[in-house]
Order: sequence, then C-alpha cells, then structure tokens
Amino acid sequence: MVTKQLLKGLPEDADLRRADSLAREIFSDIANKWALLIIEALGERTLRFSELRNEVEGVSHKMLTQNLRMLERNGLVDRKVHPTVPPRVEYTLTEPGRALRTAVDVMCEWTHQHLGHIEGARGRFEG
Amino acid sequence: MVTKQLLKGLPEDADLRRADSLAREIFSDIANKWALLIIEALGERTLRFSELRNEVEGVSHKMLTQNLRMLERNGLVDRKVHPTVPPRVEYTLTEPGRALRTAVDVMCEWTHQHLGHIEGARGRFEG
DNA sequence: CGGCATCCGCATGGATACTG
DNA sequence: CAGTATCCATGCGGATGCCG
Repeated sequence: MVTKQLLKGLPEDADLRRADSLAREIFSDIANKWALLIIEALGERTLRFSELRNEVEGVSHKMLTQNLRMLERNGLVDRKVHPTVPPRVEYTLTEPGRALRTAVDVMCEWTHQHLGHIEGARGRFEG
Repeated sequence: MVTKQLLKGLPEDADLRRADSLAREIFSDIANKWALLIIEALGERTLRFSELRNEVEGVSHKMLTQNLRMLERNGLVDRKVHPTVPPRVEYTLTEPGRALRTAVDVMCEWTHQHLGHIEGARGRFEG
C-alpha cells in the first residue's frame, strides 16, 4: 500500500504527521477538475494565458488565474513573463508537472473507454 | 492525443458532441477530492459505510453518502445491502472502478514522491 | 494581454435531527 | 447502522472594472 499515510492519516511521529498533512493539502489542490484539465491541456506544449483559456473549455478568467497560481506555487508549471507590450505570459509544465500528466492521461483515457459502461449503469440506476 | 474531444470540445457531428458532453460530465464527477479518496480507500477491499467513514479522513456523513451514490450511479462501485438489523451495507469497486484506481494510485504515488520538490517550490514562490 | 480587486448569487458542504 | 431531510454558513466561482 503506497499511500497508507495519505489515506489513514494516523502517523505516529511529528515528522510523518507533517508530511502527511502536506500530502493531503497537495492532493486536495490537484484533485480538482480545473487543475487536472489545465495540466492535460498544457501537455508538452508551452501556451499563453489566452491560448490556455481557449483550450480549457468553459474555464473562467478567474478560475484559470487562480489555478495557474496554485500550480506555479506547487512547482507544477513554469510561468515566463515577456516584458513586451502587450504583455505575453507563457506557461509550461515542469518535470514534476509532466510526471503528473501521465496520471491525468490515464484518467482521460479511462473516461473514454468506459463511456458505454457508464451510460448503461446510469440507465440501470433509474434516472 | 488521446483526449482531443474531451479537451477541445469541438466535435462536428451530433453523436460526437453527445459523447464528449458525457465525457466532460463524468470527468467532472470523478475529478474531485472525495471521489478519488473513496476509490483509493476501497482498493481491492469491501468496506461498510462506517468503515469507509473511518478510512477516508475528514469526510462528512453527507459527502460520503453523496459521493457513493454518484459512484454507484456511474457504475464504479457496487452497493450491497444486507437486510439485517442493524442494517449492513457494503461497498466494493466494480471492474471499471478498479481500473480507475490505478490512475488514482499514480496520483498518490506522485504526491509522495514530490513532497520535497513542492516544499522547495513553495519556499521559492514566497509564502 | 494578463492580473488583481470587488461584488454578490448560489451551490457546496457541515451540523443536526428523524426514520427504518 | 445507514439513509434522508432540513437548516444555514461560507466560500466558490462568475461578472465586471481598472491597472501595468
């Protein structure tokens, strides 16, 4: 069980407790719709703020900014500001960000592969 | 690009548009903290409601019920009611649920592997 | 263009209580 | 024990406006 501490949250000593609380915090940060969609949209590319806004269907200006700050703060994306006019800001996944992307890829793939099963399940569930 | 439609949302015909909208809906359902933690907690085991409540640190009665209903509706968990008194309700991941769990595992593993990097990034970000 | 602040409606989610 | 319903606070998230 890889994630014992993350899940059980009952570490015995102070260091473990700190690490686990940090892990929970990070997991809560990234386990949200917009963050995952942003990571997936970036992929291997470098995108500007406005390009990202187009790629991530339905995201608002505010949510995009907010999540990008969070991802930058956690070292998942790199933010490069070009001091031109008009301003040009580019976002790129860092190495850890790209590592996480493989997990997001799996989730997206899973979603597409199970569309049929889920539709069936919903029908059976009574909707 | 595995997830073109999920990400871009610009399908040309009606069927693709329907499938994509369904995919987005499902992705939004599962890309949330509690759903992912519940899936991870279940793993290969079968757990009762109250056991699950203990395993998933910090989840409220209401959130657990709500997310379990959602996961059941989408066919990710199987809900078995034993008509005893007191009642006994057991939850188990279905095959698709277990498939998704591998992705969640990767996310959890990623979190632990990058704790150090993230702490460093936060320091650099000024906090 | 990108970022930040403000306002504010509404859904989210906690607490509580009641049923089978 | 598990589920549902109700109440209620708060915080998420959209809209708008201004600034570098």
